[in-house]
Amino acid sequence: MYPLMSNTHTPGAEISANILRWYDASARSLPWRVSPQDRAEGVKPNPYHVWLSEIMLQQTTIPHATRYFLDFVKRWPTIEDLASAPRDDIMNAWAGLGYYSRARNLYACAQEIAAQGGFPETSAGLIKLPGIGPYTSGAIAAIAFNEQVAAVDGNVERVTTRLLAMDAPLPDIKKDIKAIVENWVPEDRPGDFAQAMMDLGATVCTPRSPDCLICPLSEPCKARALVRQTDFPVKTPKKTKPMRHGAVLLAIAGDGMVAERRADKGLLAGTLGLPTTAWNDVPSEPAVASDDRYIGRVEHVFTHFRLYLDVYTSEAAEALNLIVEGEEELIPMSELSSAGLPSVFRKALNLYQSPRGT
DNA sequence: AAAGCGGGGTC
DNA sequence: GACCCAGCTTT
Repeated sequence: MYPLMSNTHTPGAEISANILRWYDASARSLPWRVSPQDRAEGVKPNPYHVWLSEIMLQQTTIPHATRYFLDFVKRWPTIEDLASAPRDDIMNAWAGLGYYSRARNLYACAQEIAAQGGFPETSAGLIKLPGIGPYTSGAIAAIAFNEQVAAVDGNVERVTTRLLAMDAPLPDIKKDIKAIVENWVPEDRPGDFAQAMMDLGATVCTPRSPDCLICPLSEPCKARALVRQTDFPVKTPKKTKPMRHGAVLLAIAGDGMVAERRADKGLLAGTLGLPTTAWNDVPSEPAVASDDRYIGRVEHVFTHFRLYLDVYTSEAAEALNLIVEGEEELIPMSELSSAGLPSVFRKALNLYQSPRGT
C-alpha cells in the first residue's frame, strides 16, 4: 500500500530505526520539547511552543534562544496573548536576539493564526505564514502535527551529506537533501525523527569533530568509510565582510536619553535605536576634537559588514550629521537597560557607563 | 541565484 | 580570524 514502505529492509527503514533507537536513549531535554517517552504515552506538543521555539532558533544557538523562549511564554502564555500585545513590546522583548524581521513576522504570524482560530496543521498551510519557510514549516508540521515530512536544517544537511558523501555544494543540493530525507521519515514517528536528526547533528555528527564511535549511523556512513567526515557538507565560499564607519550620539537630557524607533525596513528594522550618522565605507574624520565629548569607539559585526562606531555625548550633536529616522522618545536612564536596544547600541551605552580603552 | 539580515560561541 | 548556528525574505 505504501510503495516506500513495501520493503522494510530499505536503507531508509534501517536508518530511521537506528536513529530513533538512539534518540529514545539520548534525546536532549529542552523546554519546548515533549520527550520521546512522554510522546509515546500520548502527550501532545504545544503548537505555540513549537512554533515560537522554531522561529527563535533560526540561525540562533539553543543557549542564546532559551532565555528568550522562557521569557516569552511566561509573558505571553498563548498565541492569542502574543497577537493582542503592542507590537513594540514584542520588538523590545526580542532585542539582542538578532534578525529582527523574525520578530516582525512573529507578530504578523500570531495575528493571522489568532484570526484563523488556530494553527494550520499541514506544512503546506504553515509555509504560507510570515516567517515560516521550507525548514520551519516541515519542523512544525512533523513535531506538532506528526506530518510525514522532512525538516532540513543545518544539522540535517551535515548528517545527510556525510552519510551519503554528497560532493555537490550547498545550497545547490538543498532540495535533493529534502527529497532524500523525506524517504526516511517513519510513518509512525515523524516528529521524533525530525528531532532525532537534529539532535544527532548537534551532539554527535558535529561540524569539527564528529564522534563516530557512538554514532548510530556510523556503519552505513560513506564519509566515515572514506575517512573524510569533515569534508562534508561542501559549501560555496563566503564573501569577506567589508568595514563601515560611523558615529552614534548618547543624547542625555535631564534624567533620560534620546532614542527613536527605527524604520520598518533595512538593518535593525523596527528596533529601538540611538541617533546615528550614516555608516560609510571610508573612515570619517572625528566630528569633534578629542575631548570629553568623545567617549570612544565600539566594534560590531553584522551579517555582511563590520562596523566601527565612534561614540559621542550630547554636546557633539551639532557637529554630527545625524540621520532622523522616526519620532524621538526620551527613555529614562533607569529603564534604558531593559528598553530593547539592539546589541550595537547597547555596546555604545556600555562604553559610556563603564568606560574602557578602545 | 544572490544578497540582505544579528548576535554569540567556538576553535 | 573563520566558521557555525532548528533560515527567511527580497531582489
